[in-house]
Amino acid sequence: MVLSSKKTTVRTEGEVPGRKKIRVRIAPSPTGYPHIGTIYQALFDYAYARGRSGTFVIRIEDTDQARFVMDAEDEIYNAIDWFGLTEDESPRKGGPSGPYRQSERLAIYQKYARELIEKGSAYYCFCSKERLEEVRQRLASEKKQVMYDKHCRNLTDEQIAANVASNMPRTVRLRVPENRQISFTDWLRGEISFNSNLVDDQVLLKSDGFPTYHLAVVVDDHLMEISHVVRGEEWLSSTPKHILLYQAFGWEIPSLIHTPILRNPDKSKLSKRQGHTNVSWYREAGYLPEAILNYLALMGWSHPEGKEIFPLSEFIEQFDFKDVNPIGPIFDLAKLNWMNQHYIQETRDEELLERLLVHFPDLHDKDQSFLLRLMPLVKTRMDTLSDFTALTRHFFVEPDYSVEDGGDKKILAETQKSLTAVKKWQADAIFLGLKSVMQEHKVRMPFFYKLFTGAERGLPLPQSLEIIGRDRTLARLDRARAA
RNA sequence: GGCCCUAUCGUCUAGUGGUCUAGGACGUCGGGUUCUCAUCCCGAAAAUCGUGGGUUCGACUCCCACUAGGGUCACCA
Repeated sequence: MVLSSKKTTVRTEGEVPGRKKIRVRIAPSPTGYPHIGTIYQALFDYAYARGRSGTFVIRIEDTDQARFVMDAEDEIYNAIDWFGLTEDESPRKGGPSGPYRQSERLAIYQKYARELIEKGSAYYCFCSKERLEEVRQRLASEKKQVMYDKHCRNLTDEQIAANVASNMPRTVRLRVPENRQISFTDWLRGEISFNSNLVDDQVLLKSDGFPTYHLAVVVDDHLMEISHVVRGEEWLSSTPKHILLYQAFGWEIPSLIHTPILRNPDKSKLSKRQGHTNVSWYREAGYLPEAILNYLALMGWSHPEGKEIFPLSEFIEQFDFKDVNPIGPIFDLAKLNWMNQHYIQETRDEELLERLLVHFPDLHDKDQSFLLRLMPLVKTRMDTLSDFTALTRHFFVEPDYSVEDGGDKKILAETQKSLTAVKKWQADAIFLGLKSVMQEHKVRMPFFYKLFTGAERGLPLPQSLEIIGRDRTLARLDRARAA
């Protein structure tokens, strides 16, 4: 039977309320700074779990000693906390299914690897890396499928005993059955089926005693009672190996959900070269976490009422994996910018200032009530918090009058006179003062921008001058006239 | 290349056989409000629903093929 439509295949087990405890997880590898794609996964997991009294777990998959990065785990927590996608169980929080760091579970994997050997579902492999490389080269040059040649698949007990006795390094490989269809149901794509002859005898336990992803993920997801395995589409093709493992252990297969992967403008997997993959980039650029989450929520999913802007709480209420479509969406910074600007604009002045203080610690040195007065002016003009600097330069830095462009001294004198006459130093009155000069001398607003801020345009000038104050404003005029 | 997934405006998407001469959002362009720039409001252009076959009284919606794009082929995840 072919089930290509998501509509007919979705809603299988686990969808009936109360029937199965919802437990989801993200399983990042501490190999670098957290990836925006990890947050994308976390968002869906988190929303699904929170919307159904489920549990959201973070498991650290640190089984690759070579690629291990020291601070990476903390960076993951930083990112999670920044976005507010707080987990229920993790290495830092503990929980009933710990430890949650795979490097602390080595004995468990080794035990299950042994069980697999005993059952005949796996076997010891003594091939050297060099030999494996040769095999790969050979198959590649013959344009054949590059996979293990099963050299050690049928060693006799004596050969194995001898190799073990002589301390030969060994791995444990999955014994993939021949001539079988391996099928499973992906919630977003329906039934997917692979020919087992094309599935490699994957290494499950490395020669250093660490498991590979494939063993660890299956063992842990089962032991941690993960009900829905949610991961990126790039894992689809290794899922048959996992199915084989579940079957070999006699374990129930969890619901499998392979989410779309975020793409570059050229449709390849989102990468540093073309886009921005690190969470830290977005943070430093001054994006608001809730704006990013809102944007991410729209990747592959849409609000039932067509809403574009909605808070996380609403996403939690509405979200279901069955509504996610499997097309890999292109990450569009332009739309994120719009959304971020929208969120900034909707932020209360006090709150916005607080965010800016976090973003620009140096602002703590400035007068806070002064800064607060800037908020209404800047909030409709910032795509990101970083835009604050350029927007407000004229409040902090005196314009450079040394390069005078030959401005009309008469107009300057006129302006001086007009502004000095302003009784109450408020935007309206200041504007009237400027306006009279404009009418009389046929100059327009940009002239005054240049004069008072050094820029062609910017924040509303009368309001700016009000905040800058009468004295500083007139002082700038003096300097302009002297130049 | 093998295998697997996917296919509606430039981008994110709505669309579950007739309500679609395909709706919304971003972006783009034009206009209005206005003291510059934004915000806000209004409007426009923009998808022959990848192509070709079926099924059906009827297909964006179901089936097949093709094409294109993507993913994956490690003792990395």
